[in-house]
Amino acid sequence: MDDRMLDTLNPEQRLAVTEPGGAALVLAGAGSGKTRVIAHRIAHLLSARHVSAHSVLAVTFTNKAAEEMRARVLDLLQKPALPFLWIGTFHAMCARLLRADVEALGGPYNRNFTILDADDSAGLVRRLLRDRGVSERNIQPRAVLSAISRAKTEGLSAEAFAEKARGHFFLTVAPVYLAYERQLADSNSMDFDDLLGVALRLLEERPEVRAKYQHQFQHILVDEYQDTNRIQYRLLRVLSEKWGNLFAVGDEDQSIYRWRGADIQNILDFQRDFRGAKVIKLERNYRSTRAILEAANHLVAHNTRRIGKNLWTERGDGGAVRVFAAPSDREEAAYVADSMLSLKARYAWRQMAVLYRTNAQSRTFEEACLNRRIPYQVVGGLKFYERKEVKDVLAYLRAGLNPQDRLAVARILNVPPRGLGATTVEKLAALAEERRTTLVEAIRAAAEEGLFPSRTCTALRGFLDILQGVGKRAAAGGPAAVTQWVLEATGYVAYLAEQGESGPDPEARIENVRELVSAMREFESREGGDLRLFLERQALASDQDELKDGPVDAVRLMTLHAAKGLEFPVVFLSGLEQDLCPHALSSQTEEGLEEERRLCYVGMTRAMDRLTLTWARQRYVFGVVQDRLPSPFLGEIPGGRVEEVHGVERAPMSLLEAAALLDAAEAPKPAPQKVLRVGARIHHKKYGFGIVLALEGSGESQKVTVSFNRFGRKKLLASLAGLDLV
DNA sequence: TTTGGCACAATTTTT
DNA sequence: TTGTGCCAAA
Ligand SMILES: Nc1ncnc2c1ncn2[C@@H]1O[C@H](COP(=O)(O)OP(=O)(O)OP(=O)(O)O)[C@@H](O)[C@H]1O
Repeated sequence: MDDRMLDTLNPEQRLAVTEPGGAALVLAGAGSGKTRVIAHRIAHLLSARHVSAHSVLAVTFTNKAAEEMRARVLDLLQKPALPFLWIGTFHAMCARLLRADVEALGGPYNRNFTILDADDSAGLVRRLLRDRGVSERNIQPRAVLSAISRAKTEGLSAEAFAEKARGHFFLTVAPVYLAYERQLADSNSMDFDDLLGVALRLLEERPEVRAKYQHQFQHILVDEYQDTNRIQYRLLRVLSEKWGNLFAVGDEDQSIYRWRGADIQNILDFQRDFRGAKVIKLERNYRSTRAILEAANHLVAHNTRRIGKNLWTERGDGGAVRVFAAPSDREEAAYVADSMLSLKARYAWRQMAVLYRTNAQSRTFEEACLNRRIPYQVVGGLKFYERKEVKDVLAYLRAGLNPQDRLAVARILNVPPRGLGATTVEKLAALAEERRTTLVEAIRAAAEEGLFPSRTCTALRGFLDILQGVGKRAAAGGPAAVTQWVLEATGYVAYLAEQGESGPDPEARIENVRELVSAMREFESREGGDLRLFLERQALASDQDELKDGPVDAVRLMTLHAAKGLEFPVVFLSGLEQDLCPHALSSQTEEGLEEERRLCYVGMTRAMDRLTLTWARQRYVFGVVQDRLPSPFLGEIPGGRVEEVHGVERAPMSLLEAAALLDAAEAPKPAPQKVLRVGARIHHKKYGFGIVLALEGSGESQKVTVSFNRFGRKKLLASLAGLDLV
């Protein structure tokens, strides 16, 4: 059984998989089977070496990769489940460890701690800046947040940071960082960086906890080691100390998260960091055709900070990498979509992917797909759990479970509105401060002591009842039932419905709340009814597609970052323009530029059979046309490996495909010009030319909002204004 | 306190 | 082009 498993590996891979122990680094290029080696090694350890699943920790980069890894191992071992095997991201692993053992630190956290998402953190920083009278104009909350995050990954506490701080920016950040930390501690909450940092502190400071995990993890395996940060490195160090069995795989050419604190030095220094570490190289690429591989290799060879490697393939040439220069971004998308339509004869939708540098680029491609009825799925981007309505509902659950969670309480205190406005909230916050207690305690005190007008006190009591109800019901029922109750008790759905006028599309928002409930049901059927666990999963979940059921046959649209670790037979790498890829904000420094080049390399090496690089001579940015230049990266790929193309990619057309084309041709064309619609150009007697921005109502009472070229925005009654369509 | 309107500013990448 | 925050009016 084990032998058969090893048969599907080449000699170098087999060496890695069966490596007896100690520290080892598999350093290898794209598509050389690193991830495969990890999966096989886990299976090998469990079967041939009789290691208990409980003793193995495998770290992946995303939750999705973790799931896939688990599935692969199960498949290799022909097992239905391996519940004790730890596979997950660093963050998930730390969250799990902290849930079990944070209290050993003796405060300030308890096991019900909340995990803050980026949105919560940003909101808090914004508020703290405002409290200090710092305008967002001068200092961007985002910059503050990333300074704090950077400090945390360097292991710099707020106090240490404040001591070291020099210069206007850092001197502004320092007190905010201090206040931020205090707030989180008081709220029994951790941000993403804290998960790692506090876990590390726990392991370093509590010998009994350290001993427990050091003893448990006889084997630690890490995928994508090139994108680990300093804290993660230290975690691995501590955890692997007893057994010394640390098995890492990575590719320095695919390090693309420096902006998030990843330190490429980790992989470059592996041998120095872990004495006696063995380095294993894999040089055969199993993924891409030769043309694709060589084009990518040539590109990344322009980087200087790399170890360098040979990478070869036995696959055929496979035709040159195509480069398409489109007149505009719309035509770029049209070209890509038409090509996919014609490639459908040979590939399933799901085998094709469109990659881009920024999320904003997805839109044009979505429209192009929509027009042609190409099923597509945007991976990442706008996350389901980040929607306002979803976050509101979750905040009730968070607050019910962790009453110290001040951010959650503050978020929902007056949502839906119950007459507790800004002044009341401020007074409550002051009261909490004065009595050195939590916000919820302050609310309770205020209600009991009648510190506010009676109407306000009644509202406060009502609010407390709901939080209590959540706490009580969470113990008995599953997340879905608790949520259902919250919705009823708060009238939240009705509130959304009323929001009709101002809020965008109330129905979609109500639908999102429903989807949340069904996601919970689904969770319950898989993992049981633990609300705490659900909230943790949700906080760490990245893409929304974890919600959706099963793989659908749809074209994938995603950023280059999101494409890491994946592979597709057909890849379109779009927007290869100067200042976009490489992005203007990263091209300033040589290091930044090299990372952009790696990003491009990652994108190219996702392709198995066909790779097309596209760029547009003109692109809409904020609705304004901009002239664009091709990316310098295009010039770094040798001419022999690329070919300029002009027409749509053709594959032999099947009857089915011809039908699809015809169908698409008949598909919804833009509405006829002569109808008053959003985007229509109009002329007004007095105001001259303008563009319709919005329409409300219909018939006689229809109102039109128009942006006039010379008079700005006006709202008019369509029936009286005498508008001419032009 | 709430609502709606309006100006304005923003886009890198994400656990 | 979208979203957000601020301000004025009810
Ligand atoms: N020995 C092998 N025989 C057949 N196919 C292989 C072998 N090794 C790897 N492959 C295939 O090559 C492809 C790439 O493997 P894998 O994703 O593990 O590579 P990787 O090194 O992790 O890639 P990347 O770093 O680019 O994400 C997969 O489709 C895998 O099945």
